[in-house]
Amino acid sequence: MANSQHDFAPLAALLTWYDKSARVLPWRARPGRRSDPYHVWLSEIMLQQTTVATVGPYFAKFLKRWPTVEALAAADLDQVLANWAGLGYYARARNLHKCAVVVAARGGDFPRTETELQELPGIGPYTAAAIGAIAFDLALVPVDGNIERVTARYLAVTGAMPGVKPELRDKAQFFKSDKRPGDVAQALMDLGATICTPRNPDCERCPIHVGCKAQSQGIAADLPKRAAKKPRPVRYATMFWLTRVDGKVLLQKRPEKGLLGSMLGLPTTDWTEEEDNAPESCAPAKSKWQAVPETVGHTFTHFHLEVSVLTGKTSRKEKAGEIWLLHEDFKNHAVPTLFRKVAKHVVGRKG
DNA sequence: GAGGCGTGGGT
DNA sequence: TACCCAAGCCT
Repeated sequence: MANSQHDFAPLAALLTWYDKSARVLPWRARPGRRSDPYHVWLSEIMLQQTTVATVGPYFAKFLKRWPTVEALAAADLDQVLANWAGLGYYARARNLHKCAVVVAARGGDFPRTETELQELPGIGPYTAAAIGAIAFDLALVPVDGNIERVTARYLAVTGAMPGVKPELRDKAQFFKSDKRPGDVAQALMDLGATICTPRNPDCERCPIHVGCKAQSQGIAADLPKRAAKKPRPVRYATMFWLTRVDGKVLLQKRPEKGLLGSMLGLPTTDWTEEEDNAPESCAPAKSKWQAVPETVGHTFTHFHLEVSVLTGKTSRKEKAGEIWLLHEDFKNHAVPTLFRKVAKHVVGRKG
């Protein structure tokens, strides 16, 4: 459905609004200009399920350290993971590095078609369309959560998420534009982030509220409908804070894939639905283990974890594959937030 | 195709 | 406080 074949007014209104009100973001070119594809790609990967405010410092740090995709490709994966630590969804960082290697091998140029972009690691339907539209001005509509919401409201699509996603992906083609497709995409995202928000949409300030079916029906705030949320199960773990005389703490490299994959972690029992009453059988060393008062809570996407901690000392020699770090040095390594939180709990308690 | 996969900010 | 949920991808 080309925009020339239907109502063009909302696209024109959107672009006029964007020219005046576009958010200034570190990875974004001014309206009417294209951004560096490397910047677009890096930001889009970081922005997957992650807020603009959170991404800002990470984007700056990565760009300073690795100014080009070739530089990123040449980096050690562990360095990439260390700099990604805290951002979450660590498969993104592993795929980021993989993708950089592929792109560097083809001369540092990102492919310029939607299909080829989507073949790269970590790039799915949304990100391929986003890079295509924003970096290369391809007439594509990257359908993210913002554009799903704007589409559901503008066209009054009343089905419930996530089942309605395919319909929204189709109907979002309403916003396909041969003219400035990248700016149209970014305008829709700004609109979704600042005006057409999930709760309390500010329809009076919306540049396309004329023509918005949900607004005219008074149901904008109720769309898109969401299925009832599932309860989040609780799991329990005991972690071991083992220190040497030099003050360094034992960390272990986690399995390559899965939860917190390829990152560093404290030695831990399995994370189970019942509290473990004999955790010391999982301890990384013999020691006079002492329980730290209070547990540490940490919520993941699909469960909540309550962590008990045992502290112990050892004088044993370093084993192969072990990583011993001072707590102050955690920030320079690939230590996820969960373990930093546990560490702070232990150290803060000692004073 | 449904579920695994993090975290911090907003309300 | 306790939710909600954010520029999704992969299996």
